[in-house]
Amino acid sequence: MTDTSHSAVNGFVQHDHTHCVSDALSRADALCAERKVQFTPVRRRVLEILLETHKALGAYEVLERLAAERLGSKPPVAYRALSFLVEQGFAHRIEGLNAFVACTHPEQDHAPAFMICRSCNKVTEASGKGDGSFGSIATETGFVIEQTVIEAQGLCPNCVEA
Amino acid sequence: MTDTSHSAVNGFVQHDHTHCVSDALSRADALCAERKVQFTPVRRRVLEILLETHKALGAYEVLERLAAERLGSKPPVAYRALSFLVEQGFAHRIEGLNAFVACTHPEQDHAPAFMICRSCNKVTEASGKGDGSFGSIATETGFVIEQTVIEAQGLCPNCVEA
DNA sequence: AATGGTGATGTTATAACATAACAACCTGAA
DNA sequence: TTCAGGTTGTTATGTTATAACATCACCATT
Repeated sequence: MTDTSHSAVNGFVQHDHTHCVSDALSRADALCAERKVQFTPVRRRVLEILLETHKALGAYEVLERLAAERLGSKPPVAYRALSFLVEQGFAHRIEGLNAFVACTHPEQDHAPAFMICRSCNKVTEASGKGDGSFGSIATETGFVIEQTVIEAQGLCPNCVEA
Repeated sequence: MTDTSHSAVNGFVQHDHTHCVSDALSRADALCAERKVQFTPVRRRVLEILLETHKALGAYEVLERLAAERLGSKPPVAYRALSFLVEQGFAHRIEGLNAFVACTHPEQDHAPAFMICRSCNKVTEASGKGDGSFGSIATETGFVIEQTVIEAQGLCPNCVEA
């Protein structure tokens, strides 16, 4: 699970994963500084944990790893760090799995769409135009969209073969 | 919460709600007969409960009402009926709320999209083309979509005013 | 009528996910 | 120093969901 070619963005797409992780962390560093919020050890480590796999991890899975490293052992520790990351746009919650993934382009404010492989559990974020699905219908009916959840489950290219 | 004009389809759109409920129930009756599955009292009643409001109800809310009517009091009773309804396409699970709504057009196989009002909790199902958001990107990457979750949260026309 | 299969329901227990509430701590400003 | 704000530690509990097994009702066959 440690691929080291480089091409595209995330998930089940081949990419230089080491850079992917360290880049994301430094971008988060920068954004936190800019926003004057604290990127504490727990928060940083949780983001790193999410980045290590491109899988969706449940809060309790994250917590297990934190506990192993003595960074916290009670649910609120994990949930607090995860909420922080989600608030800052460094991670997203996957509703369909009650789980979380690192965001692959945290700088832009985005309405993300996800493709979730039910076999290997990896998640790819399709950037951009999440609410394309709603734009017209929402304005027709007068519904004011505040947030969208757009998730596809299925099989990723790698798992389709197998 | 008992409107009796008639026009469109569901949710926060005005419609003849009495017919809406009874129609949906008879269509479910018919479909169950056709499919040779049992539309038992609990299942029927749960669908009716969902139809009564266009709100998303949690399993335990449904269960409360069942219990009040001596139709069952333990979680599995509600969850089983709800799974049945979802399998048959008579209801949908709203991932963003851990809750369930009656489906407004159960005959067609559909990839539904929902607009969920965070104020009044009503849900409108935008029929049809759910996976529009994914079609191209999924085929480009070779991801095989099996199911989509498309949900917008926000304010419905009625609640925007208030 | 007895038998046995199938699908539905009843029930117990527990798993998995999530948060309220309060205490302790740390850091930086007044 | 003292205070305020934000973060973390901890307890306890709330909420959502399912596994596993017992029972029942119905129908078909013997």
